[in-house]
Amino acid sequence: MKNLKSKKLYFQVYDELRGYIVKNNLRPGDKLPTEMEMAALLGVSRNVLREAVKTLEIIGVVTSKSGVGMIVNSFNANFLSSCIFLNLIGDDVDLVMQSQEVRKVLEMGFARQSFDTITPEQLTELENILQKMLQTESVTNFYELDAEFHKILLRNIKNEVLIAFIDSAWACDKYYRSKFIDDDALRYKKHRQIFDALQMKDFEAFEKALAFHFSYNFKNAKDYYHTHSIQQKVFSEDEEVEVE
Amino acid sequence: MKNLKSKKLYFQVYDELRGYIVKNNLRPGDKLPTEMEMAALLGVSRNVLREAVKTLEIIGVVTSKSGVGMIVNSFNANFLSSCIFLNLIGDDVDLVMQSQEVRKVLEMGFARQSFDTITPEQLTELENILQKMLQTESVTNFYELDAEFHKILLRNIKNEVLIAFIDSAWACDKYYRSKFIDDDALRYKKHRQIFDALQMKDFEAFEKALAFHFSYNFKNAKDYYHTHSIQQKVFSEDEEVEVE
DNA sequence: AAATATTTGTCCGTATGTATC
DNA sequence: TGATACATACGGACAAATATT
Repeated sequence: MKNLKSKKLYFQVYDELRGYIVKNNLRPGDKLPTEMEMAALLGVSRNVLREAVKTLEIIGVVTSKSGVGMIVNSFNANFLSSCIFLNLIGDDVDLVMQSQEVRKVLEMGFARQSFDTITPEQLTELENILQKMLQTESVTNFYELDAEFHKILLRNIKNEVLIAFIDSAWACDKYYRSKFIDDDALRYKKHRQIFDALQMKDFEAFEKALAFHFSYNFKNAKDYYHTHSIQQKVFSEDEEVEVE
Repeated sequence: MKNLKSKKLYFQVYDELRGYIVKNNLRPGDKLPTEMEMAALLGVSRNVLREAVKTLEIIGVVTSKSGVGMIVNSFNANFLSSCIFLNLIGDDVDLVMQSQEVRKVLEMGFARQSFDTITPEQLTELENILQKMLQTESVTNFYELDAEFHKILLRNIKNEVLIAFIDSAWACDKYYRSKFIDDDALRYKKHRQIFDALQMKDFEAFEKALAFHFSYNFKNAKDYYHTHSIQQKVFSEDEEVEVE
């Protein structure tokens, strides 16, 4: 007979806390019991409890304040993107292609709503981004502009889940795709086409431009990825803590 | 002047660890330094280090083993779904509708691939599920069958990101939608239509059936949700630890 | 096989900073 | 200005699991 218990304490506590939040239908702003109370209730040390509760905080479910307690947050998609990005570790370029595929389906599936909800002000924003795309020569800069462009397209749809998913897909791009896909001239052209279609209020052209935008060339991407992977065993030093 | 430092230690450490994994291009199976080493390197106590490292373990990035150390995992979509589910807390039924919308776009966007990759064996599986749908009277059972049905449709597409996203959307359904949407007879009919279209190898009918399947009636859902929310401040007792 | 070293798992105690009343 | 409640952070100690010799 297998030992069903074996599970580590902090895992159990994490599940308990999740269950507590769900079963009590806690809403944003509600408070969790104090660390001491929870530790006592669950019969574990404060250390173990903290390992579970700090996970909840880091993934964005709650926020803790010294002298106050733990407060449940409202929906926050930020973590999701960093989460999927980390989970992509080591599974090379296949997942980037997959996430691209998903992004394509999502953006095209919401094309109608995107097209219908765009405002004149946002068209101006898009045009500004196109201008900057022509000027910049930095790859990472181009990436930021690219992401901004697409987020504007989806902004008015008011679907936070969609935004969260798209962000996840972008997180992949940021670290992988930008290295080996498309030259800047082509990328600019693709976004220009999308903008033109929007400005002319031509939905079919908009759909077509979107489809073209997502037609990447993944040839040799895998080779590129493997030959350019690096090894450097250090903890980051570029992110010094600012004290004053 | 604002104090830029203020960020809590365990957040900083978490970021450092993330950075370490990414910058060193760690792959599945690779080991992290020991807790003591990492704590020393980062100049923090072992407790704080563990709060960060246990987060990585709970979200599925690494696995720890007593007497061995921390090992980097391969891609694992499991956490993503539980993560987004928890993040949905308290933002009532709007997000359920949004996630439904996203699921609809995804499943319909991949309808062609789904249709093309389905095998005769899977058709048999689908038929078995339909049979069970007729027999069961439990709501949660129906939910499981429903989820299984759709996962079979997407199984051969081989897109882990898609699966992860769909799972996230399902996680919402599990706790919310099943409470107030559709009667079982209608749900059965919808899935029957999808199955029939697949069996007749009629793609247009398949698309149409999928679209119909996703046409929910959200009227009064919000009212229902609010009147049925419960309050019961207890830690779960239904999940006793099995020891032997 | 057996003893030992290594590494994680769990707990305790204590001091400090911060928000609230 | 306290006084109190709470989270933050550190260090030490021992148990349990695993690897090594």
